[in-house]
Amino acid sequence: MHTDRKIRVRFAPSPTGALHIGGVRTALYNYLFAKRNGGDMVLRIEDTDTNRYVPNAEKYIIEALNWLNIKFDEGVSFGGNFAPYRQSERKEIYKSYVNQLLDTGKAYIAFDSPENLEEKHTQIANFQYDASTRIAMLNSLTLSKEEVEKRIATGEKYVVRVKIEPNEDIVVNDLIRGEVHINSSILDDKVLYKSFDGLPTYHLANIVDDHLMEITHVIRGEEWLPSAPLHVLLYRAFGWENTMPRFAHLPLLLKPDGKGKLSKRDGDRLGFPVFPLDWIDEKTGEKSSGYREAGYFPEAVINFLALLGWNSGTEQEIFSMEELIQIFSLERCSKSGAKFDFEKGKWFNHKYLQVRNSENLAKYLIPVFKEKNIDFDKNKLLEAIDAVKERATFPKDLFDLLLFFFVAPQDFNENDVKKRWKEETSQLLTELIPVLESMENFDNEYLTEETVKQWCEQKVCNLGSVMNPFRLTLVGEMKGPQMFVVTKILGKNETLKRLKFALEKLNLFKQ
RNA sequence: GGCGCAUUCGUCUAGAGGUUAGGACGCCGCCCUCUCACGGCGGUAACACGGGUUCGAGUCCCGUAUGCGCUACCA
Repeated sequence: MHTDRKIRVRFAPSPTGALHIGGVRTALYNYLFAKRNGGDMVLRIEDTDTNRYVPNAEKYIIEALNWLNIKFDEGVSFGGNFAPYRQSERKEIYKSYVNQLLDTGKAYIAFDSPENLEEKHTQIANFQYDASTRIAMLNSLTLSKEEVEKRIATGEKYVVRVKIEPNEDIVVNDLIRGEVHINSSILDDKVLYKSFDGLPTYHLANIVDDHLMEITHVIRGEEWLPSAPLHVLLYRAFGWENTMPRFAHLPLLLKPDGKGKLSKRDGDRLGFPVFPLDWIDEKTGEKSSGYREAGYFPEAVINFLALLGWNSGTEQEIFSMEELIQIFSLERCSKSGAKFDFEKGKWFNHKYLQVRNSENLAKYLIPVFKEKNIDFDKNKLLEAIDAVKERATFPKDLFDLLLFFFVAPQDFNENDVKKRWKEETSQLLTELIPVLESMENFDNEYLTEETVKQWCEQKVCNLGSVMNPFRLTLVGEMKGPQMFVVTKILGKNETLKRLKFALEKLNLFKQ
């Protein structure tokens, strides 16, 4: 019907707090879909809820998506031909469209106070403001024209409600779920325009903006599926049905344990972030941690999120953003909610850490070294990172893994000493000293290894009986990279110094 | 309560009538090995249930159950 139109999608968050990771995924899928199809991605801020508005939220949303490399073609802070993109700045636009609905009899004015409605709800089970009940309410359908005008003239508050015609079959054609049918009688006459702040509700603003901004595809969370029929009706009421966007309702992101959709409380309860960036609630002072600060790489978060509700149909699991753009499709989105498994998230981060070079990873470490006043040689640091990074999931893991290169062990792991420091150990290691001293340097780890191994063979001792305690003297415990990579990075002087120190200390200890 | 959506290993998922139901994370074991890791190999473990349709159903239909979502002058 509208294949000739340029693909345009929007990500339309409400600035009510930090952007939830589920929202990030919605943004991602919109982005991937748009880029896959050569379309545009619009950022629209839906700030029609004045009560829940949080000032810093908009900034947070923009910063978070920027960190994740999800880019917009237009919208708040990006410019574009359909400005303004902030709904609070579009009041007059909505007003004229509400009037259009009023003029054509698709909507009506209602004076019923919130208290009055509350009373109805308590009096009548399952009360709903609709075709069957509106005749008994205070609205422009039941009141005379003069009465309505009089009430408005005296400043009485009123809302505008959509007039839903009962008993109509409404079909929502969803790109992920197929046809969803519902009968209009179960819909209520939703408020389109609020009485107190001169702003429309989501439903009205959404339809008007998507139409005006020429949005072709609405990709949003499944929680919107129940109101999609209302939206279809609104497009119809405006006479915009032939350019109505296609809908795709994404499955929800669920709590890792228990049930229900992932909420912001789950993060700190279960020890992993549910927000892209750290967030401090200004009202309560409550801090929630973010993926960035927790040490996740944006590409790992993207990869992880992409696979939560979508898959390529192949066995490939590692995808760059570019690859995702090439291969993404709504048809391959799943229909059921996905539980959030952060163990898999860690695995992705581990994978992405491995392909980062040491120079890049050093950026995370250098501030820590400086803060802790630890001397380091940049080149040695880079070598050390390469030597230990396969053990790390997060950049911060690297610090503990390579600290021994820069700070000589003063103590030795008791269990390891017990297990590896045998009767003959000090004798052996003492004899190893001149062997090492005879070498010019340790720059060639294969040569060092060969030298030690040959000496060992001559002594007819088993290699482990030398290597294990030797490791203990240099590292302080039984972990770390290949021994002769360690000696290479440490250098000859430092190696011998540590060896001698340990011999002294451990012999005392043993006595 | 009403309406809607969903249901394959613990988790993410492949599967579009005929498969020993595949992969990944996690877990376990083995190999590699100077330690810890990495890596390699292997193992563990699933079609919610009941009816149909069909020669044949994880795949199609109906029902039940369960879960989730929505049911605000919030989005």
